[in-house]
Amino acid sequence: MTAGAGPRIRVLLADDENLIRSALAALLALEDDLDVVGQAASGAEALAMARAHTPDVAILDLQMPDRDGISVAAELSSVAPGCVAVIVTGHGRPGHLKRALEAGVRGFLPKTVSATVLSEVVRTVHRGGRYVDPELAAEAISAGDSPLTPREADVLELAAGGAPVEEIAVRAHLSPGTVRNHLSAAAAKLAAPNRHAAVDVARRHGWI
Amino acid sequence: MTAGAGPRIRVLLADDENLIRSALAALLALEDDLDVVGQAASGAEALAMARAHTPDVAILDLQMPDRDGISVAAELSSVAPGCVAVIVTGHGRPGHLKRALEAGVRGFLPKTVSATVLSEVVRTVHRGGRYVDPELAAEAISAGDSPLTPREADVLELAAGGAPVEEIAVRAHLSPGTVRNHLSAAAAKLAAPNRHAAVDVARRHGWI
DNA sequence: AGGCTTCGATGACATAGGTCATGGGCCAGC
DNA sequence: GCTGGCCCATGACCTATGTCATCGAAGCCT
Repeated sequence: MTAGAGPRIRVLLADDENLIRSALAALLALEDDLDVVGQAASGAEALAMARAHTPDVAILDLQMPDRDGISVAAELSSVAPGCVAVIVTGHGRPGHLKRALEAGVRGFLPKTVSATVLSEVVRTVHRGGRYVDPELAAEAISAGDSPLTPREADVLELAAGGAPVEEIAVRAHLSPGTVRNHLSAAAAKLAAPNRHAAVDVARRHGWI
Repeated sequence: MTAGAGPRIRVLLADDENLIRSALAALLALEDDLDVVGQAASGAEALAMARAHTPDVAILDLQMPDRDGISVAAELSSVAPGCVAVIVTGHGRPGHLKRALEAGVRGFLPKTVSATVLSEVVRTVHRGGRYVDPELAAEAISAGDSPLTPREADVLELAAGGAPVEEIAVRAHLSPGTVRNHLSAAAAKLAAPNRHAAVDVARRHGWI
């Protein structure tokens, strides 16, 4: 369960919620084969810490103020070669999991898991293994890929705030008619009665 | 900073995210004047634990799967007299703070605070004091009360999922015309160009 | 009682939004 | 080099939505 023969695993923790991050740090510090070598409250800070401390494993929150954990993970290999990423998240959307795996993330788990799981996952990915929360994996498989074309996703995202078609058209450099077509197509694919409900559906799946 | 003369403060922890909850429990257990006597993963469970363990202080997450922490806090005094509530939350919306204080909550803080603050707040409220995160308090004051009438808030909430007016009318037992009027009034009060943007604004302020 | 506000409702009107048919340009796979 | 899919655009058509004026009922304050 605990120590191995080798040196201790160097862990970097990134989460914008101080309370959570320091609590997690305290928890991981209790494991005698883990060493929390750095903490960060934002994505940029996480990359800086990774460069400075060359951790073995980076635990990244999915949502941080400046950028999401997945984009941080994607850059991680270039600033700290050999460092593997684990993403933790409050609400795990299927689409996020897919994007995370494409970015080379080696572990993905929701915050609902028990504390012992986290330290086990850290050891697993450090050994070269992978770990994805089974429930999330099942959801991702059943949900499948996004049915939206790239432009449809773009336009739908711009529609998220309730903006009128005119504004979306300007911001996407498209004609209003085209915007309406894309929106209409997206809503149809998502089985939504209108674009606002479509935004909801797409958000739930992590497609936007 | 730490122990007093009296017995240790009995703390109940409620948060649906196991990882966070157990990390927090570990952290609080390090304080020698605090005793974590129970943990709960839902609102209902929290009330049951409160009844069983009669804690001095209950730390409640604002968002839990079955019900929000505020409604739990409101019931708390009837199942565990003498137990005071502290709410912790990821995103603190002004409206939530107001509702929380009305429900008799004695502490309210975002998860971005440092870990030492939490244990200090537990001691403060146990002594009979109150603690509200200063930043959140400032926001709440500047944001002020909801400008929406009760019906407007009802209707706006039903509009949240992108449902058409017809459906809202049925679910609110109103005529479609009235729904549109309420929606129109709400959007005007919130300085939103349409109801969907209005939903966004109201959500951000915690008014729905 | 009279005045005030809120709620609920109706009808009318202008505009925004959803749907469909159609067409041209572009690029990848066969 | 043909074909099919995606992207972008237009125009027409109908429906949903936002806005306004107006009205009646209920509740509240003085």
